Amino acid sequence: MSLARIARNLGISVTTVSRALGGFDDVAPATRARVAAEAERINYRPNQTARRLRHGRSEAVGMVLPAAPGQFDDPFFLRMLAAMGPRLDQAQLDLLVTTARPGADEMRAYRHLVEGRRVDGILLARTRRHDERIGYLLDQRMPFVAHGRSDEPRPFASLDIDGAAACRQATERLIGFGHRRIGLINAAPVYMFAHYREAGWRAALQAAGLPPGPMQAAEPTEENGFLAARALLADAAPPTALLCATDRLAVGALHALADAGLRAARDVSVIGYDDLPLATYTDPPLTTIEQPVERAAARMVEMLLQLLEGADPAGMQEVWPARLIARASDGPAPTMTAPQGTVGGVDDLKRDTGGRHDTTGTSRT
Amino acid sequence: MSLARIARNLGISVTTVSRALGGFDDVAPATRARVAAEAERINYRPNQTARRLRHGRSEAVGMVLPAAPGQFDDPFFLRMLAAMGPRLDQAQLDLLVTTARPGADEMRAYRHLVEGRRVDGILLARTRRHDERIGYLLDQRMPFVAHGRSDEPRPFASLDIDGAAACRQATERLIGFGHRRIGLINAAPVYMFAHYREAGWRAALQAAGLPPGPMQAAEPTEENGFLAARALLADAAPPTALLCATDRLAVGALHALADAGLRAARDVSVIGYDDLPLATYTDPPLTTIEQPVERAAARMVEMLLQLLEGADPAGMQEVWPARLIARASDGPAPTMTAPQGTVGGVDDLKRDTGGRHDTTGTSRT
DNA sequence: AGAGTCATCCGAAACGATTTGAGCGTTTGA
DNA sequence: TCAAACGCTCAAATCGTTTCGGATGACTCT
Repeated sequence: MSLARIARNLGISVTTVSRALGGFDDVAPATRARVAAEAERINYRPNQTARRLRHGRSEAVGMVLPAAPGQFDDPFFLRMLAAMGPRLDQAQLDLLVTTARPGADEMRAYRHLVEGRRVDGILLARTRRHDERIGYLLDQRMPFVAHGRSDEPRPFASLDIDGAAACRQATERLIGFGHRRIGLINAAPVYMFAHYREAGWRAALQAAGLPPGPMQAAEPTEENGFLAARALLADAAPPTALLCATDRLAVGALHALADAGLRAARDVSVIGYDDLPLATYTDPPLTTIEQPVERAAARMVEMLLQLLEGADPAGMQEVWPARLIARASDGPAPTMTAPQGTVGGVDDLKRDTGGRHDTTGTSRT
Repeated sequence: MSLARIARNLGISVTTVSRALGGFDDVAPATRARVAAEAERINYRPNQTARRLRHGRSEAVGMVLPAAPGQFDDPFFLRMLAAMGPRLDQAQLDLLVTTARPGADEMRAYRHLVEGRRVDGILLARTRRHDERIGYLLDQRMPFVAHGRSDEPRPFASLDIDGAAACRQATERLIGFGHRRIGLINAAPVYMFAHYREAGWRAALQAAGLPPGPMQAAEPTEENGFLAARALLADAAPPTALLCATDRLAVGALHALADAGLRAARDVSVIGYDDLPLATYTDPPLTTIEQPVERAAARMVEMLLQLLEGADPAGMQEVWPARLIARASDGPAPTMTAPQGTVGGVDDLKRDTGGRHDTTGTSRT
């Protein structure tokens, strides 16, 4: 009871109050002013629920976070949420967050959002090669924007970071350093991002005429990185370089090296992916690949807003480049004196060897 | 148009349909069955918005994530979200997530939730000593449960982990190791958790008759841990042990040690707080304090549900213990041969020196 | 003067579910 | 036999907002 309250207090109709507040031009300036004053006085806030019912829209978008081991605590999702917030706010959209374990649980969460008409659109993170969620949302004609591509033949709005190119570049860098046996520690290959990262790695190896190196795949946790690295290093002819599909895997891998008495960079090169804040603080600082997560998230919201205004998802696919950040966890292959720099992509990579702070510091001795 | 649709298809009134579906006992079994069948047939889902309008409730709870540097990417919040999900789901409550930078932005976010009647209750994370949000929510009579205590004199529902006791125990452990200069790398002291952790540290020092050691405080990032540790170590009589208010600070501190040519545990002991998955993979593995984040989050939801049913928050304050996990980043103070074990709390601490995996692994040589 | 414009305003009907109070046969109890 | 109770059903009001289609009176034009 609120528009009605203003109307009663002022002795005019709800219609007029509504139109005055709504900025319609068939309201006398004097009336509009009185309404505005009274609304201010009683601290009027339109009832969102009523407005939603009337409009048949929920004025909210949803996101389902995967609560799987190695994922639910991935800062990636929180960065996305934080980056999407302001723009959603501005568009007056609420953000509904659900967590669900991939699988049955997850589809239930999506159905809940869609069939309960709880949201007008959905932001979908971490696509999978065959992604049931995407098919479902398309079937239901629910507007959505995916972070990542998928095998779905119908077009859908998506924004992806070019992990294939990034991993190809990273692998070429390692090849340029003289490495010939380059292992991949990958995330589970059902995830599209893992698939692309693997593809980039394979492409670089193949282009250089090298056999596909050994690979291990698991949920991207430190522990799995450790185990995978240990397994790879146990080989008779172990890799001299490890490309890791995430920084968390790389951290585990670095640790496996230390455990085996090997030094990263000197004995085995390691490259990660994500550029976590932590990556500067590993030992040695991790060469890794940085993704513009925040900008991507903001853009996804923008795309979703367009869809909500009726835009056609047909043309809405974007792929953005990632950036390799050279630090100190990789370097020339052992037994070689210097990189040849002829194979690809190395010469133009600036190397950031040291200073992780701009303050000049002298170590205590 | 949906209850109406069933009613029309069956030639009965909406009232009866509603009551049949609602499980009222004044509906003939036959009618109920016909309604149920028809509802099933047309895949009926009640319109949440309409129900909300009618009930005057929003059937949703809100959480505002702090999007501050060093916080927005804190896995802590994601763990909480993931843990709260299932119970909220079960209670048919949606979770609205907003992100806001602490400050003006943040209060705007809360006002948005409260005054737009967007949520029935709020989950409040990371309380501050003087917390404007808490005063506001109390004033507005909006049910909420806080993670953490605050200086607010009026009672409110809260669940906190006993950081003071945990830090006191950790400090006592260091004292037991023979350390006499124990520095604290704290989070910003406006946060209640930082205040308590500092209090525990101070209490232990005082109880042992030691002067309050040096302290540095900043937003809890790796970088700030690095800088703080460097600053503390630059002292003429630098601390031989560093207690860190978070693991991320501890990671930075470990790095500052390495940079200064010092070895953690042997030269300077370091203890963290949080038990991030990463903590097992620092070098050396980090002695730290583990909090039951998931259980706490679940309990917070439980408390909020009680509040929503009209419970009085007066008696709803809980403080849970944390647990020290001894790994390898701390040890006897240099120049001492062995810990005396007389000062407190050390003898009963089991020491977990090594194996971070249950699989037995042989290092490659 | 009569018709047409214009500036303002308002009644009523949505949106979809819930709930109140009542209606209407039939059965039971006094 | 009359009234109360019971079993089942429904019309209508309600939640708060938006919007369609007038309505009213003042003013302008011919």
